[in-house]
Amino acid sequence: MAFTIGELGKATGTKVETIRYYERIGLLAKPERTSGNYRSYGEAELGRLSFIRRARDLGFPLDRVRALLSLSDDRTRDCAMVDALARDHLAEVERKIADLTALRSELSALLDSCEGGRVGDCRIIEALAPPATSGETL
Amino acid sequence: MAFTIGELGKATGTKVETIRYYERIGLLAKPERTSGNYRSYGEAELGRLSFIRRARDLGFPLDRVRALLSLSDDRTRDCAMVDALARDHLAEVERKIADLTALRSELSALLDSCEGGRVGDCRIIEALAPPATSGETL
DNA sequence: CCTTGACCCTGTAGTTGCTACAGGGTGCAT
DNA sequence: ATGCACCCTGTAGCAACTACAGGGTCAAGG
Repeated sequence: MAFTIGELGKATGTKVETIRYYERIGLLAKPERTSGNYRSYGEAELGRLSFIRRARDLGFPLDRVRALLSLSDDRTRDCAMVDALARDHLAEVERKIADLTALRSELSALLDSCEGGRVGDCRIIEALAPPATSGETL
Repeated sequence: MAFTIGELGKATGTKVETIRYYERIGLLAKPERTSGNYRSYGEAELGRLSFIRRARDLGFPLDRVRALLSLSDDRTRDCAMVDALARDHLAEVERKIADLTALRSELSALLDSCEGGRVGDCRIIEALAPPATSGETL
């Protein structure tokens, strides 16, 4: 019923150093210690860490994970704030997708324009180079 | 014909601190100095910094920018390596888009499932919580 | 001439979310 | 008793900047 930090890590797919890091920044409470000063975890910590990992996998930054955790701790509260956090996060994800999609077009246009040859004639380098005001660095 | 660091920054959309940072890590050469120890830049530096910014805007990490710069310096070299760098980068961008798209589905499924009410009944919190082995943290 | 304000200088520390040591202690099996 | 895997603390490193603190410089206005 009690885990070592390594077991907890294995159970949640988290590195030992990361668990200690979460403890250091106050995302996980300081656990009990064994006589040999080893951290000792129970089911509650397993649950909390799983929650954190799942939220991180969904791309929530740690401060939002923290907010979600504290919201989830008060189960009588209105769920609207949870919804808002997730909605904000979704909006950010969508913005990133849009940015990356634009990027992809630019990059593949760049790649399509490359026809081999020397760097001196390379369209990619040329596209990166400045808008050519006058005298260039040859 | 000579810029201060602030003018160079304005011309390329780069913060002054960032320019100094690029210099510190060797991405930009140490420029001339005025009698008052101010950095003094010319067209060549403007070109180089524009190149860097453009590559950064396209999402190339600094070490790839460095590689692109050194490739572009030898204009007689075969352009294949430039192509390969860009191709690798495109592959990464595509991977990120795929990841984020999967994330978006998960998040919007989560949001769709939320029907308001209390946190205790919140589907979002529930979805984040652990797979429920046995005794839960109520 | 002197002051004000915008700019510049160096150097260091903070950001995010970990990860990787170094240098030691513990626990269990052989 | 001696390995070996695991645990401990504390610190430093990664990307790519950003933000001070505590100064110096320069052009303009009074």
